[in-house]
Amino acid sequence: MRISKEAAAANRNRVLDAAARLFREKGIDGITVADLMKTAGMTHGGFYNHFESKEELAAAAFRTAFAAAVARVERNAAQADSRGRDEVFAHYVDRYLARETRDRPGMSCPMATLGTDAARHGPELRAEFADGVRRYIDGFSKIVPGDGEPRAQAIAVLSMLIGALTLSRACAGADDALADEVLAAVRRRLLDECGDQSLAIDRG
Amino acid sequence: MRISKEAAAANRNRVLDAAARLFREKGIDGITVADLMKTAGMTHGGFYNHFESKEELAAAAFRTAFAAAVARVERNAAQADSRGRDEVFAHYVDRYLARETRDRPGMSCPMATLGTDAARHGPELRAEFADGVRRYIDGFSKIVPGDGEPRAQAIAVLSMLIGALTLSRACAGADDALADEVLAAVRRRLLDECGDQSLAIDRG
DNA sequence: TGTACATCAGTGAACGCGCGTTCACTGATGTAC
DNA sequence: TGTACATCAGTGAACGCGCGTTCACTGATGTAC
Repeated sequence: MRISKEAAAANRNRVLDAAARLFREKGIDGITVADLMKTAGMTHGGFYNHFESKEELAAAAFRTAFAAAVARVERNAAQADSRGRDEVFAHYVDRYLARETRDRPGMSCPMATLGTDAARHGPELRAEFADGVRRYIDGFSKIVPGDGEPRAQAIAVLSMLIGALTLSRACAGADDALADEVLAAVRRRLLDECGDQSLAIDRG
Repeated sequence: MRISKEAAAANRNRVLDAAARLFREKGIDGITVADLMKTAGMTHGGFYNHFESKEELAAAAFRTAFAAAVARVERNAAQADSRGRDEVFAHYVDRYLARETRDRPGMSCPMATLGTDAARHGPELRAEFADGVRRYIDGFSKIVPGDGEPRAQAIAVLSMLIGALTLSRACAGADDALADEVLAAVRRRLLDECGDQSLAIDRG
């Protein structure tokens, strides 16, 4: 039966949100259109009223996932002046490398969860990904500490965060001590960098 | 028809090598058993003479891929004393972050290509992965520069390398300037760290 | 404002394809004598 | 060393299942008058 335009738009958003989460958790090839629609509370047939194909949905879901990540980094960047750059950075890193973040990939950094998928799939996905990375780096450059070039520093620190999360996730469950050690080592290294020792000690 | 034991063993190795390469390129879900066997020069039916399932092959292929990576880092570690730690490290980073490496994922670091796959698949894969990471870090600790704790330093630098390769690959083709910038920024940052400037200038 | 009808979001069965896996078969290899 | 036969790696057709996608249908919504 036909439903109101607002209800249809809300349904579309629920599909997008489910996709942004499930793709990060299980990968694009790891989740089916039917499961996706079920998670969004619908049956699979209606999918094609909203998206041309699964690939097109993936591009839209990438945008959704990046929008949240970029918004968060920009929110932090906006506080850098008032709260102090180092403290904002320390809290950001602390959250990024928390075990809770590692164990909830569906809600976490799209660069750490979808990077490999982007590299392996079509150019539309990579374009969406590159766009998100560009915006993320712009925001992150305003948080990152150090006296060198902020943009290069942002790229270096971001790479380290992404790599640490990837490594820790891949080892978790098989060698939890190693998985935690990766998070702790990178966390301490980055917090040392901005001169904040307290956070590095009470948790590391 | 039956073939000699040596020929059968050679066939098995060709399947393993093909898997170690193709899984890194396209992911475990991105390549079919039939394509894999074709690449190894056989038909798909014989696959189950060598492996119990695709998943079991994946674990074996992880081991193959890691064996090569660990051997390489250990070879470099063995040269650290004679050639000098900094120079060995500089060359290692230079090669790891080369565009040629980025564009040939099938031959490159299994941690950067298979990390997400390991996190999403079964515990056997993660165990194999964690085992490789452990050995890799042991070797890498003997190369990495810095006056702090070598193991923590190795983990931090390795995370940075993995993250940079992942980011650059995901952006390549969509925003090549950004993809190259990521490699260059991390490369320079790491080479500065070990005091070697020459390499950072002629290429960065 | 009320009425008649076209529209279209959602449903669920169905389609066609490709996947991982199985199996009957082949014939050279390995072995028992 | 030679012979007879069991073994088993590789072949390619076939199986069954699950996937992305299509489609006829439903009935509330939106719109023309």
